[in-house]
Amino acid sequence: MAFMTENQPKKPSKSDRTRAQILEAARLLFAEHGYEGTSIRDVAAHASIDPAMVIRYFRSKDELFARAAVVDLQLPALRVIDRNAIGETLIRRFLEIWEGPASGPGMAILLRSATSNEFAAEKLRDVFGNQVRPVIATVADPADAGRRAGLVSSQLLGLAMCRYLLRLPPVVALSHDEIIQNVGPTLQRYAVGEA
Amino acid sequence: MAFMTENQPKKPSKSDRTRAQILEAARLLFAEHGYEGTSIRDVAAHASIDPAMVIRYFRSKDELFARAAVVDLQLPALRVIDRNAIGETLIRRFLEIWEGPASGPGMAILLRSATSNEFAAEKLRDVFGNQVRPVIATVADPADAGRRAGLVSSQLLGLAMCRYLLRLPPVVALSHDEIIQNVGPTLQRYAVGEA
DNA sequence: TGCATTTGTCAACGACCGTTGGCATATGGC
DNA sequence: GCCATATGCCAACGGTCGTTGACAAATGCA
Repeated sequence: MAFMTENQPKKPSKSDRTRAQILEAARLLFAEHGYEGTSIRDVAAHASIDPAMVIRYFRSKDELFARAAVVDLQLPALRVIDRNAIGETLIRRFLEIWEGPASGPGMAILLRSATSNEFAAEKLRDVFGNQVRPVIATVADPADAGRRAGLVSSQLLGLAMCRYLLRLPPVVALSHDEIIQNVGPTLQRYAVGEA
Repeated sequence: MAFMTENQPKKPSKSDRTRAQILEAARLLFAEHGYEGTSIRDVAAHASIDPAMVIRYFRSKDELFARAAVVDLQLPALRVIDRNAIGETLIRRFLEIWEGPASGPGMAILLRSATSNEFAAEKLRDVFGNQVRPVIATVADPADAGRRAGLVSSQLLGLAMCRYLLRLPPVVALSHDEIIQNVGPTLQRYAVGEA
């Protein structure tokens, strides 16, 4: 084998663990306090390491944020499910993404900083264009899939804002069933409803 | 008259004008770049004045922000209108607030900073509790007026995020009529719909 | 005109920030 | 055990920030 310098899937070399610790601390803090509200010194303290190491492993704060702010919504294929259950399917996946154990804080990181950080805003628009819109386009006229996906996103981002970032008490108090029953029909109409 | 030290409603004394200039510059910048993204030096430059004056007129950056972030939604009295037009009335008022000439950038200031500034977040929750919720409570069972107002807010804050802050292209492209026709029914159901 | 008050400028402070380079220590192959 | 390398700490840099106090100019009343 003449190529050993790239893609070594084994080797949990000491540094990989610190690298992961830094990234985990960064994701936690970025999700909770946003880009400007999180300093490299904060991240370093949370990872029990020197601030200089954060720069050594990730070249800059911007690059660290870019690594932390990766989002893969893994939206279900809507075409294969009952057409009347599209809204419910979307809102159920939304709750998994935000409250499920598997999904990371990626969306929280982006949403927390998108209002004051242009990179985060652009990344969030990318998520919309590359992950939400295409899925809606499989079940709606592609000509207005953008419009429909935009409406869906407005409801879902607003719900996330109120429930997870702003923590508006009545919205926090909603049960999963209440959310599904109330928001599901909205998404259904936005995604595949008349007009 | 023995009391002259308080409440002089006349007198547009030179200082009142600079004070207003500073506040206007602050509102503009806070609305566009958020609390952390706006420095006192930026505000001073926009008002063509020395940074020290900003502190002299408003005692601190926090106090300046508090003065800039006043919001009065002036929501219409829903009880006196056609019960079937409540959703449409709400979304029309929403568009006036965000795009009308009279309303200031108050909501943009709050929403822009609410994700990373606890004071702005609390202020936004206050707007919900003192302005949105009471209006919904006049047309819905007061027992779940909070829930209904929360759902309404989730849709409206989400729409504002996507259209005015994040500037998601398909949402920016929506005409007023499209917004009214699509979001109006959602608000109608959230505010006074079944269940 | 003289003078007290207002209105404004300027320089600097301490704090925190991202980032850098030098130096100590630990690790792992020979 | 030797030594190159990886890993980590420390001190400091240049910069921006909110804020302060001293001082200058303008204003307005006597």
